[in-house]
Amino acid sequence: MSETAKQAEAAAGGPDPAASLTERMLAENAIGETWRICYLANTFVFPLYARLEKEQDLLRPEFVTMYCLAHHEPLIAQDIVQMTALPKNTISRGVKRLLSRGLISRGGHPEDRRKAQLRLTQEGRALVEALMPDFVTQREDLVGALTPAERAQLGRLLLKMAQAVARRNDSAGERPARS
Amino acid sequence: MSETAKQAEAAAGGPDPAASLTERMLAENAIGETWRICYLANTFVFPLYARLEKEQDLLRPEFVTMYCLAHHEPLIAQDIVQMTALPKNTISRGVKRLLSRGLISRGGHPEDRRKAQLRLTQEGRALVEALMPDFVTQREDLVGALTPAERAQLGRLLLKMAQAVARRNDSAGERPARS
DNA sequence: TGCGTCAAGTCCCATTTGGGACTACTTCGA
DNA sequence: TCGAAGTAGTCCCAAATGGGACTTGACGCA
Repeated sequence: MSETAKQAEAAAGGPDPAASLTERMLAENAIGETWRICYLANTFVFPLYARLEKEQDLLRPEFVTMYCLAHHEPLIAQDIVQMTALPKNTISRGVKRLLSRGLISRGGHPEDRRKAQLRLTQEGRALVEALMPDFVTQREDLVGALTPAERAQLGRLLLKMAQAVARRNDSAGERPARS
Repeated sequence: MSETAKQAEAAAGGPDPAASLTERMLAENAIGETWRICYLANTFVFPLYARLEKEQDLLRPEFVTMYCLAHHEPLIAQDIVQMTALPKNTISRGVKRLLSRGLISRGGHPEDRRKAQLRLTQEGRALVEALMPDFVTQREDLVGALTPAERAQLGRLLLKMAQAVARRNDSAGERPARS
């Protein structure tokens, strides 16, 4: 077991014989953070996307593209690739479908004709905004077990970690992966 | 922007105009933890599995199955489904392939003939152990940006969150999702 | 100006993936 | 003791996914 897991366990009052296998797996683990992050992604994020797909016919690459555009406009596809760490063909496909549905628009780039500037349309923006409350609710559900101070702390630590990774990836040679 | 993001940003010294789009996206976000968790999963976990697949011809469901078994034996497939939050047909497929490669063994269950008890074989155990150093290195890379105290704190918070989710899922009606 | 290298984006294809139907078995209740 | 409902696990199939090749355009350099 890792040091971190030991500490976490100690903080929780030692191993709990009544804990389910799932909980014990989460606790006793040499790759603790990694396993927990995956578990949270699997239990939280994927079902959310599954619902989005069923109810809005919006796939993950499509949603994240719109979501990125809701934060910054215009963007080129490559920006979204970096922001999401999804493969570029996946983003390309998503962009194409969003265009065909009229949720985003594509325009030329003034300085580089390879690039295409993407923007949300009115409909696109309206859709993102309509979807947000749901996501925010999910997020609150996710951090529901934590006190406000803990939430702030967790957010800070995740941000620090993610930004360290981002700095490395954005500068060094990219190698985006799936999902 | 969420409260947490605001706090995180404040802690980091306010918005950084020189930050890349990726970093700003990570920071300014109404669903902060969710986005960061996904980003970390995409940048960290998936490339790791991609390598595993290329170098060991071991897919994710297969690895997690072995990894679970390395922590607790015997397990039935359903245990692994709960521990990983992966769909049961995905685990079933993984189990089948691991059996065919002789990395795990399957035996009957003394009390319920629907269940099959899974165990690592010698080869399976050797493989997991050979793989671990790599995973541990990756994990250290992941938390490399944090101080030891922060790592402990992060581990604790992730564990608390994940176990809260696990408690809910293990007891309530399951609905496992992908990956 | 012409050439080699590199980046943006698209397309094709093989593969993994998960939903859902199905079988086999157990358990609960009448 | 019988039937209904539920669970473990498997199978089939359609769909999403990502690797890699490719096209088009930019850029450095001779």
